[in-house]
Amino acid sequence: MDDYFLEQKLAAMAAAIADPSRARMLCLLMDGRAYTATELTAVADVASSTASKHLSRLAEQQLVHCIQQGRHRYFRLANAEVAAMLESLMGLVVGARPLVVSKTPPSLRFARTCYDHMAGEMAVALHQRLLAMAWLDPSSTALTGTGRQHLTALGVNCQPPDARRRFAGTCLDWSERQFHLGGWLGCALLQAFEASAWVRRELDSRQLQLTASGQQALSRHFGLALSAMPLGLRATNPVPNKVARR
Amino acid sequence: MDDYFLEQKLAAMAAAIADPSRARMLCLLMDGRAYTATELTAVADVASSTASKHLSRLAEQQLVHCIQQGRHRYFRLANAEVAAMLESLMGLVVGARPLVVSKTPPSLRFARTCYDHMAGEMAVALHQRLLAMAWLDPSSTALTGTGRQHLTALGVNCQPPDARRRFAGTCLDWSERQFHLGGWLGCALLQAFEASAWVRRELDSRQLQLTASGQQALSRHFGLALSAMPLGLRATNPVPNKVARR
DNA sequence: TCCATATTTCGATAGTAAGCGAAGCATTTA
DNA sequence: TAAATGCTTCGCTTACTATCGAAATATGGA
Repeated sequence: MDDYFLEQKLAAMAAAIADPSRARMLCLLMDGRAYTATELTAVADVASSTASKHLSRLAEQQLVHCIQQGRHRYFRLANAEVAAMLESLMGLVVGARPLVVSKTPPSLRFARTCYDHMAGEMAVALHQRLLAMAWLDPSSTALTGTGRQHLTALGVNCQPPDARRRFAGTCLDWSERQFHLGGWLGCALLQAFEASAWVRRELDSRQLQLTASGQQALSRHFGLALSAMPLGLRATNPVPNKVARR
Repeated sequence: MDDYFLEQKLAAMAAAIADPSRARMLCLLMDGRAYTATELTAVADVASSTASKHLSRLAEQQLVHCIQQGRHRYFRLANAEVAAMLESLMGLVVGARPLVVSKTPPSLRFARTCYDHMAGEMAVALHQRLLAMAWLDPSSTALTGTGRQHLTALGVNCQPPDARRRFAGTCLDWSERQFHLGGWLGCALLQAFEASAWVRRELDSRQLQLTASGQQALSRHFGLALSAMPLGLRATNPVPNKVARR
């Protein structure tokens, strides 16, 4: 009659996140990419049998989806809503002590991925410029004519293949406490930035590297003067998706 | 060096929600009101000693705040971000099976509180009318001149006392999967609706009753033809804040 | 001052679940 | 077909924590 069962399920969902090993897996998956069970086993730093149990529990709660490819099983976050929920949880964790200077590593604060789009200082600044230059509608839900024209010229795909996903929209940035661009357009923007080698994804984290050409492009096309983070702190690893044990 | 501690804290935060008793307490608190430890003990249906421990754990994670008043200790959600996070968690729980007809009780789906503003079918419809009549800016972040004028006439306080809180904004409705009005304006709207006796808050739940005069007002002022939910299913309880044991 | 009520602290118990290693099944490579 | 790799299932141990009742502490009213 009342929402008794809802409460039970709320607890079950939270419990699925509440284990340190699973939380570590989820944090890795926040970058929107798919990882094999072995890779997730490595970040969690547990036996493969234990990791397997954890993964089935996450899948059971529909927090992750699994696709089998040969003898590998690839796991990824189930959808953007899960990522958004995790971000908002993270926001509370970080926001718990607003007096103290953020413990977030500067490199992550500067630029990182949030599921499939960009987040951090750079993404927030970019969003503000898009609004200021009137490339983006004030509601952040649609492009203006000029915006569409300019972004297309920069290699951003402004034609979503299907209408299932929201075209654009804001997403609250937990490190900056301001909005950055999400939705389909946010995803297309990250893809274009990567394709032009303006940013490079770090392999084992959500960190994004702003390249030298990226720095130039931001200045020329968006009037943004941001200095790239010091490179080479973490060597670019040629081994595909190798995840370091802690 | 990396966000190891963040992950630990994410797990700790989730663990605070993950217990069925605490989840029940949090669901009750979602209506934005403050409840005494005894009342929360009743919904959780545990010994007072157990409830006390639960409450200190919630407070420790800054999910709730406590104010002491005489021999009573009143607990409420720490802030709107906590409420938003819980809503997004709920959304996942409900959204997990989009094929099946929602298990949410019809009365809750029709009208309820979401922290301090209205949610449900009615709130979604109201939000759409506010946009259609151009009382609200398309971005849902500001009132238009006409909107301010009309709403003020209806007793809505359109002058926020301080600028700390976002003036207006959308909030995703988990039962309707559409947006309703949140922010300071959403709060003021609910207050005005209550003051005019257009809606009445149910004591023991997040449920909102649309009154007969409320139904008329919606039709006259907003052009909305919504029928009120059958009254009297749950007798209006004269005992202040009495919470039923399950 | 004394008693009733509200809430927390303490000590003990029991259920849950995270952990490991060994064994099993499935798929790819040799 | 045999060997190697990826992953899961099973059985067992251990650690944590939700729970209760009893006792302690604090507050308000008589």
